[in-house]
Amino acid sequence: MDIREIARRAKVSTATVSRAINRVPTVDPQLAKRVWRVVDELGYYPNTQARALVLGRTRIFGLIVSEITNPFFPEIVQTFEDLAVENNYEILLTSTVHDPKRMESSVRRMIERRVDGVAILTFGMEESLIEHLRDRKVPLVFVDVGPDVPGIANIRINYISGIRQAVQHLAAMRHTRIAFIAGPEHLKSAGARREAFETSMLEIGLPPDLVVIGDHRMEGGMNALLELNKMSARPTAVMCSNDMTAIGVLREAYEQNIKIPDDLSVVGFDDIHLAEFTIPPLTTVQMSQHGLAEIAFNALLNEVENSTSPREQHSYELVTSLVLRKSTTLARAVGSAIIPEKSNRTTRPRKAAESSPR
Amino acid sequence: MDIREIARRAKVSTATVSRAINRVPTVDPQLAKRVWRVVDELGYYPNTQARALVLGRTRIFGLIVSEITNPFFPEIVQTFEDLAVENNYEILLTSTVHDPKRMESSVRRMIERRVDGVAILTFGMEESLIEHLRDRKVPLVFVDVGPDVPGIANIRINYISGIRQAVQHLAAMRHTRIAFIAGPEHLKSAGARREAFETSMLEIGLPPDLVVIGDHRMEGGMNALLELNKMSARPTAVMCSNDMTAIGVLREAYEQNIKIPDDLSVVGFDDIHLAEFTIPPLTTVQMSQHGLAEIAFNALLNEVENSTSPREQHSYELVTSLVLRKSTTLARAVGSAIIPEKSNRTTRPRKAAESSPR
DNA sequence: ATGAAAGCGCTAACAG
DNA sequence: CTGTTAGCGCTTTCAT
Repeated sequence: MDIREIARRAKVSTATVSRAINRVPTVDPQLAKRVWRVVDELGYYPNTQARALVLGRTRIFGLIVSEITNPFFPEIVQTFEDLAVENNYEILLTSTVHDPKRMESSVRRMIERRVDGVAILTFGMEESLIEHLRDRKVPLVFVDVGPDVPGIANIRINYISGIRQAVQHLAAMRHTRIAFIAGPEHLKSAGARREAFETSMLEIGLPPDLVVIGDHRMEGGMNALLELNKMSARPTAVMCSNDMTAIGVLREAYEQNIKIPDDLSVVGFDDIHLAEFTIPPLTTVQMSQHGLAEIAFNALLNEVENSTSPREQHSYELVTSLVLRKSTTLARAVGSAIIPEKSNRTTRPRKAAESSPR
Repeated sequence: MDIREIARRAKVSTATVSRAINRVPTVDPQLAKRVWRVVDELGYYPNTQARALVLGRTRIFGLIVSEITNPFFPEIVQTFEDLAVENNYEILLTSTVHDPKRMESSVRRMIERRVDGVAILTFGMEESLIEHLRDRKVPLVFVDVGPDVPGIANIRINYISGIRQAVQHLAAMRHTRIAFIAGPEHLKSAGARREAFETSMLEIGLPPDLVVIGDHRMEGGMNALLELNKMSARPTAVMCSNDMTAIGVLREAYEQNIKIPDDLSVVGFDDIHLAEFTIPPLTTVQMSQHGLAEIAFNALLNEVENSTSPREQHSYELVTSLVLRKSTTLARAVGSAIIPEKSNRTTRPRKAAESSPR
């Protein structure tokens, strides 16, 4: 069943069918109605490939993510998909799984299918591949790309806004030995988080010297806590470069019978869905996945629909901010009674025995 | 840049270019090499839309899921995508978010883009919409659809295999009051799980009478535990219709200071990624998402590539099985010393006070 | 306002 | 073995 069949049955030309379907206003309402009746009767849907071929636009956006199973991404994909439906776009989703081969195939698939734009929401990407897309003048939107390349929309993450809040929240709770579990050293985004932590600490006159390296996975957080425990002056609070790291800390703390938050306050970063479900619920810096996806999609849409002044430099910003849950509390009183015992509210009454040295 | 441009530069016809690119063996190696050189030089990629138009096959598979943010689905999507890359297919991913409107648009999008097949891996779908796909003779693969309709591949989940293991595991640990937190009543898959539980209990002479209804979300699990606590004969173990429910139980137990597994053994269902990260790690019945996606993809591929005897009835099965983690343990000794106190190993030594009635 | 016809980029039948 | 050409289903001039 094709447009000709509809034309035949409605006793009009294919041109009229096309016009009717695309709601061209000049077509006679009578004819339009006749066409639509047939269309509905037969359940006809135009062939998108054919349409794309002649229009030169596919109404497909590429979305490249690191890996769908990373809890950071599902909400991004969902939001992107919601917006796609709304705007009659399709998504070509690929994940790089941190594999250069897959990155390459991702880009190749985008080009083969002639996507109208690509959002690269991955943390870490072979720069050379991006050239292929740029060469073909495919509108691109990036997150956190360092250099400001013209013709590419850029989403800058404001890391410090949320991280500063977290540091000050902790400081206000009398924490002074605040540690940081960093992410993989090669990741730009991880570096930016660490820098934001250091800056925030220095701003309030605290030395940012308790830093250990994690890997943005649970295991890294578990190991990091072990390291932190070996220190002579153990931290009373720890900030993590992402939520999975914090979850690792929670898990290892459980194994070691360290009470969170009473013995150690922990703060995550990202605010993935899971953060709400941990025990205790994780206080974390939110980097809205919904917001990120929304900005990315609209940037692309804007680039394509209002192909305004070509190669204009667009830049967007996503702020981060602290969300308080239950994994942070007041620092334990150091020495004598700077903080009265009773102000340190916990669910169970403290037993005397717990105060004695072990 | 198109096939003609390549043809011109390689001084051959477009037909030869096409043949070379598609590795038709009869083409002269000399010419083929000449073509490939130009192709590589210019970075030419064939236009997939044009190809699809003439071939009548798009090499796109539709994948309909309930919601990407549901922890059950990311791994399915990832596996599907891995297989797609391997086989040069693309995925058109849509999520219904339990919204009839979205289900409809999902199906419409599949048809418009002329997908070669659709995997419907959603739990709950408007039957009428499926007709649209069937009418167009799109190969379909389903999970858990009740009636055996011809021309549709079917993945049957073997619920009882894993659930029986779980029940017997619990019974072997001396549990006799085993509760079940069911899923939403309208979900076929939830009903099947509940039935499997009841069957498994009856098999070993235990009454499956401690059943409360959940909603397959964390909140449902939390409420269910509250209800269970109100019972006169409280269960010592609880099985959940899915992992999110179990996570809700864990969370509520933490609030109520009920120790898992010492006070209550908990078993989940699904084995989502998250189950490994809970505190304590969740013992659960695995329903391999990887396996499910793999079966679904191959079923589709098989249907399309070896379009064998048309409308043959294919059926596949996915077994479930118990994976032991840390959320289950021996039932507390009832009354006197059936089980000697020391055999009930816990991390901390039991304090005498805890044995006295409260 | 409507229709005839060209053409989007590719593949496959057919001829040579 | 290679080239010429029709046509996949649609949109859009260009006439009428």
